[in-house]
Amino acid sequence: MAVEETGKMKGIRRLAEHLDISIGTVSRALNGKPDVNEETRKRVLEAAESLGYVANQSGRSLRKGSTGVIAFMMQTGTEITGQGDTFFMSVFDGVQTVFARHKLDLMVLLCSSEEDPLAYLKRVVARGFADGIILSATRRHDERFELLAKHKIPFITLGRSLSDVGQPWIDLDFEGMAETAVDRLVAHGHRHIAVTRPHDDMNLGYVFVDRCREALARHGLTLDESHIFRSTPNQAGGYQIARELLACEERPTAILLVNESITIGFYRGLEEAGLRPGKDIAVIGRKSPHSQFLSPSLTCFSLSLRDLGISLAESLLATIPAYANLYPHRSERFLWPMELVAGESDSFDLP
Amino acid sequence: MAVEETGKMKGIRRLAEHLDISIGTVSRALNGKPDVNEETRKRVLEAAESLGYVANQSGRSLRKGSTGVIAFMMQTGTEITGQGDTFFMSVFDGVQTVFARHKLDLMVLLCSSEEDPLAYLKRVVARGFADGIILSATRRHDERFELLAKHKIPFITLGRSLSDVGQPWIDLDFEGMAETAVDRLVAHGHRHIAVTRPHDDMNLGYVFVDRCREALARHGLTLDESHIFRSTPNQAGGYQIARELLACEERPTAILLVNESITIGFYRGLEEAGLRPGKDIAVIGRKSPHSQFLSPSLTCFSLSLRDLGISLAESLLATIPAYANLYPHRSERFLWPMELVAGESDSFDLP
DNA sequence: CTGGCTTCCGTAAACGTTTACGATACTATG
DNA sequence: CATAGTATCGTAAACGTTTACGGAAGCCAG
Repeated sequence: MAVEETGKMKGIRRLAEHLDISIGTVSRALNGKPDVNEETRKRVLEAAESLGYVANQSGRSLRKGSTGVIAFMMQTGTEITGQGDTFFMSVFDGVQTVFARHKLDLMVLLCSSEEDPLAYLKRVVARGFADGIILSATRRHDERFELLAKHKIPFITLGRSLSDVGQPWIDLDFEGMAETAVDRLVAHGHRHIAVTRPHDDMNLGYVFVDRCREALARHGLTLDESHIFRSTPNQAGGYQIARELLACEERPTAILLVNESITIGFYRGLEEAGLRPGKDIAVIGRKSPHSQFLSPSLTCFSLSLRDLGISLAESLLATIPAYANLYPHRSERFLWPMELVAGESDSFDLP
Repeated sequence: MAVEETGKMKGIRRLAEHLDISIGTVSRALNGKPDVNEETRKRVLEAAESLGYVANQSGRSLRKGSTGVIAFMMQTGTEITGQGDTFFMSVFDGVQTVFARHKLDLMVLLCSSEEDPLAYLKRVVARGFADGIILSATRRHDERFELLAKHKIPFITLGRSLSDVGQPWIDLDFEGMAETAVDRLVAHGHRHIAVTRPHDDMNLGYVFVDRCREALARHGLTLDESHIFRSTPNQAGGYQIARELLACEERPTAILLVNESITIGFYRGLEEAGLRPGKDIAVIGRKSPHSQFLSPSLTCFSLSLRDLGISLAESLLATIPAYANLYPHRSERFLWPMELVAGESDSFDLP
């Protein structure tokens, strides 16, 4: 065997030559395999560190069949999801703390607003980018579910869908939000409560509105169809909702804003008409980085996005054979609770 | 040669058998190489389409040495950059429209707030993930620049740095913002103008504050050191700035908010003291999804984030040999202009 | 008919890993 | 001392592509 040959080869081969041992042993040493002397393992690790060696991803995943990468697919153009500013960043942060434990890499895949999400995902799948996938912006009918199921790729979704194929999911507890909010508003004397609903094809719209209706019914109240407002999930949409609400013949005395990113537009719309949340109309929304700095501060539903990310990651890993045993007690699918944070925007009583 | 053998092999080999031609020809046909009959090329493409074949990424990039992936590195925890998700989402959208033309994939790499960005990037580089890298959240002194230069990996940065190694960059034109804003405020009679500055290690802070000072000097005015406010780039930081400003002995009559995500907190801080932007104090900031729905609407500097993304992508490709000839006229490094959008928050004159 | 193009295609060697398998030396056991 | 077992390591074959090379036709000019 060639000794001390300063060949300009790359990668593990070079490292092996430098140490004068075989590449097989080097590989085993680096990957923590058993068949290697502890002392040589130490030498290998030190040499790798000092030479800055890291296994080439392509070679490794070609051989192993897995990539060590988990993809989080989302859409650019937040117009769809209606989540604002830092929602996803916080979720990612949680996801990554879990992945870091297993030397997995999170990779965010952005499906451009111009591209068909299904076609995009097909490419991702076929190219074999990721060992697992987290899907967001799930639609009420979402073909991506079947695609991933067909290819037997482990995945989890942030959001439910009618296209459920038995994969795990986590969704925000909009049901709980609906009930808590309705009960609270009714307790304050409100009888005419309006709600918003997002994009027609988003599942949560149905869930949320239906549950609001049920909650109202328990109090002997009904949800007026003209009090269900729909808009684009952005500030402009919020503004529009405010104007529509003001134009109602029988104006509601309270409203539930289910999207994060419409609040400011809604506030503005109210103010232009001389109305003030918490005084002339009760407003309950979702917590966001600015909700407590609005004036008046927003009564809102809050959740730990970072913990949500952690759960998402752990539940996904629980479905991947190589990691499943580490997360045995992970429940497969559940509603993520939200907690009400009282602000000033609904703090008044009706007679 | 085996004909019609329905072997359960994977990938290109299976496709080749199905067509009864060699894998070499199949590969050439798919990759648009010249040495292949146009008719067989058509057959191959159709078969690939119908069988849903897409070349395996690992095999391909192992052989080619390139991955077809461009990475955009950012930090989770926007506490550093002060940009919200929507900022980057729009930029990504632009980046992707360019990459799509070349069948390149954008991949967003999130460096967790707990991890050292340099160490993270080292791993990315060594593993050979990407053919090129876009760096954001550049620091005043940023070791990542040297790392990428040493490994000869094409990259571009969104933001300047003292660690410049000759790579292309694009940065927002904070200089222009400073001058335009100062001139405008001075024209309205303001003599005591405050400014904010972001994280100490962010380059833009120095650039912005220095240029404000210069612009004021041209009008014979000085920037009071106690009127330079520093905070975390989030709403809480904006709130804090407002309180500090109100505590000034000689209170400034105008302020420039250089971060986009502190405005709401700042507004709130003012309001609690009974002050109103555009009436008691002039406020100029950065455009964000909600700036026009604030009350009073924010006079702000706006830019096309999508176009910024396009430029970023094209300028990066111009430095990658395989694409360089397609973008010959790309300027290497430039300041991205911002345009002033008049709102109500600075619309009053001082005597 | 010969020689040289051109056009098309098959062969096989890479790319950098991981890992099944076998080989060697040493230890323990009878 | 023979044998079985163990600890450690080297060898070589994959993984799925791309591509340099060469070969087999077909064509045309001489």
